[in-house]
Amino acid sequence: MKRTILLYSLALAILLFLLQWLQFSFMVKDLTIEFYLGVVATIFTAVGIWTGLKLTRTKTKVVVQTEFTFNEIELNRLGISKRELEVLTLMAQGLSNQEIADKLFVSLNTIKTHSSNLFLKLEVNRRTQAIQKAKALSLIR
Amino acid sequence: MKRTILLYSLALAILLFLLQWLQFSFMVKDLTIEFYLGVVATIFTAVGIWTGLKLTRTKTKVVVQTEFTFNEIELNRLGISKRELEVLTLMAQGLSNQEIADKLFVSLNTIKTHSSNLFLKLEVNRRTQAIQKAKALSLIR
DNA sequence: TAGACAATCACCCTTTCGGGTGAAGGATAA
DNA sequence: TTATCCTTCACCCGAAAGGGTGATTGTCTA
Repeated sequence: MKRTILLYSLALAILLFLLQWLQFSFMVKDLTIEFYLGVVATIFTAVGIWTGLKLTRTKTKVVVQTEFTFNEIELNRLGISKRELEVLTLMAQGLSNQEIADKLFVSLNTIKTHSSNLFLKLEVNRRTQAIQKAKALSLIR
Repeated sequence: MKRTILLYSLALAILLFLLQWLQFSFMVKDLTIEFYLGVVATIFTAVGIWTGLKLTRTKTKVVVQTEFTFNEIELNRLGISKRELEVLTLMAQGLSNQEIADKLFVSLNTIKTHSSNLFLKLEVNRRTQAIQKAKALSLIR
């Protein structure tokens, strides 16, 4: 943005200087003020269009990429702990409770407790629903 | 687009007329050409920026929508039938086998058969993995 | 018409999940 | 220091899911 303003200022300065020079050079000839105005109008319109396009170009780029913004507010609202989120993430990767237990170096019963608490907090009955809801709430990718 | 050009032409005509009038009105006063140029430059830059923004506005809208292209090639490659895809879709919506059976007016055993075949074709062991893979392959939304 | 395939259902058995209850240790806040 | 929450684990029980085999019906095609 700052660069755009700088470039624009520079372009304006150069153009004013150029026109000043033109004014002296072609004084003898019968060029009307309308001609100057036309030239200035055309050039500055072009610059304006370019600026307008430049301004939106960045916006478009941002929209294109699939962005994932972790919804920490919702996480806190539901009261889901760090460990529970870990379990939820692995669950969404298609792992069984036993596999999650092995990966986190805890017992199967522990994972069962975590998942039960998760289902209560997410207000669901099945892991498939939990995954669905967690994704809808942007708790997981 | 045609309307934009028309509006632009009209604005230009009006401005030229306005400046012509200004030129006669303030002839007595010591307004330099630079002043006129400055006014013209500012106005036409604004018009240019507006035009530029207008041009990209529609483009941005198109990009925003998340597109889903159903991968029929992959579906045929894996040999997944219509009915199996139905079951897969409902599965991804978090429904249990019993719920799917009720929704499709068939028995629980039928859904079990379909899901077993699905797991074989998708080369997975669990429904969570099946959903994951089906989404990755764009078989379901 | 025989063969292939989709769709349906049944029965068996094992594993996994989910719900409920209880409890212990550790960290943190009132 | 007491209370609260997180994390861990155990046990029980019923429901759901998964794996295997077999069978029937209908449709479509070589």
